[in-house]
Amino acid sequence: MIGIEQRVAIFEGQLKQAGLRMTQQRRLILRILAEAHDHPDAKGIFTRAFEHDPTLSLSTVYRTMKLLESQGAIERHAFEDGVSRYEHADQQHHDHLIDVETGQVVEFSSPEIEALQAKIAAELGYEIVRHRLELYARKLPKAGRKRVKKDV
Amino acid sequence: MIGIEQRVAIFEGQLKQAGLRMTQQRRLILRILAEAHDHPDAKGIFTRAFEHDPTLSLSTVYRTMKLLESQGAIERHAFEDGVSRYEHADQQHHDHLIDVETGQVVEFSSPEIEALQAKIAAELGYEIVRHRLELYARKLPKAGRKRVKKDV
DNA sequence: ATGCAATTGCAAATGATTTGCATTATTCCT
DNA sequence: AGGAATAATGCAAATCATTTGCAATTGCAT
Ligand SMILES: [Mn+2]
Ligand SMILES: [Mn+2]
Ligand SMILES: [Zn+2]
Ligand SMILES: [Zn+2]
Repeated sequence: MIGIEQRVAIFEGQLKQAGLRMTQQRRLILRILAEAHDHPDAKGIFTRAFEHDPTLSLSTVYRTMKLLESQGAIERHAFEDGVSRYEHADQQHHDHLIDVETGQVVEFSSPEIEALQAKIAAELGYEIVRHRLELYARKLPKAGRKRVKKDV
Repeated sequence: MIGIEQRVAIFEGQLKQAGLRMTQQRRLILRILAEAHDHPDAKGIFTRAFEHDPTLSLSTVYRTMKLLESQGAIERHAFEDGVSRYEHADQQHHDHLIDVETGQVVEFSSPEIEALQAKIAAELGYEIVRHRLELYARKLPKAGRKRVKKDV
């Protein structure tokens, strides 16, 4: 995981090569994403960024997300509710488990599952380009965990 | 896989128990879905049904899909493009591979993957409620397949 | 056949995302 | 530093799939 400053610098380089410009808004949004440890949606990113720059618009957030995605700087996920959520792309590939009660997103990665997916695709005569694996799950009662009150 | 008439009868019974009514539109849409061998979206279902009943409205399709889903008669999927696609629920659980070139949807099922998912969830302290597994893939050149013309 | 509640069709509302356009900001070049 | 060229922004309006309010219709139990 590289630092935020480096991330900004790298992105600025990519922009320059594409004839695009590094703006205050892009810098800010990129920073917000680099600092985020969750999977915020556009509005969430906007809200956080807005505190640093109250002139920022939601349109710019959307446009920037698209740009960042096209540059491979972030990843976009659409979980069950349909809204796009984002995360920076500087981590190894992983999939997500979503707690259906709390909405909490837990990341995991399984080489076995990845291999199995490739095998299945191959058997069907395909090669995987990308995939989506989401587990919607409920917390398991931990053995020895304090009992929940019944019979009030 | 049971017959269409039976499907309609079963659904009518479920409706009666819920104090709901079997209407011409619901009968028609259910039939369309039972005959469908793909994963049509609301507009697609509407188009097919409209040929049998030009007074049908898209709203009714949406309302009916929601009802059918709540009764467990159909399943809803939202692939990458975001629109909801439906299929009847009288088949065994399966996941989908989407051909990124053609959009074709191929069904598959893998007990190994299902087991692996459950194991992963368990290790994280969760029990899976439902999941989503989609492979976006490209057709593999078949060994011995007729060569594509090059150098025209 | 009658009556009431469920359902429908239509149009308008929603909510997330995109887009047109006039204005502003970056870059590049003297 | 100053200016031109044009990319990017903010805002409002447009999209697009889906939902919803409401008045008119229909299904179904009596
Ligand atoms: Mn993640
Ligand atoms: Mn299917
Ligand atoms: Zn994966
Ligand atoms: Zn599965």
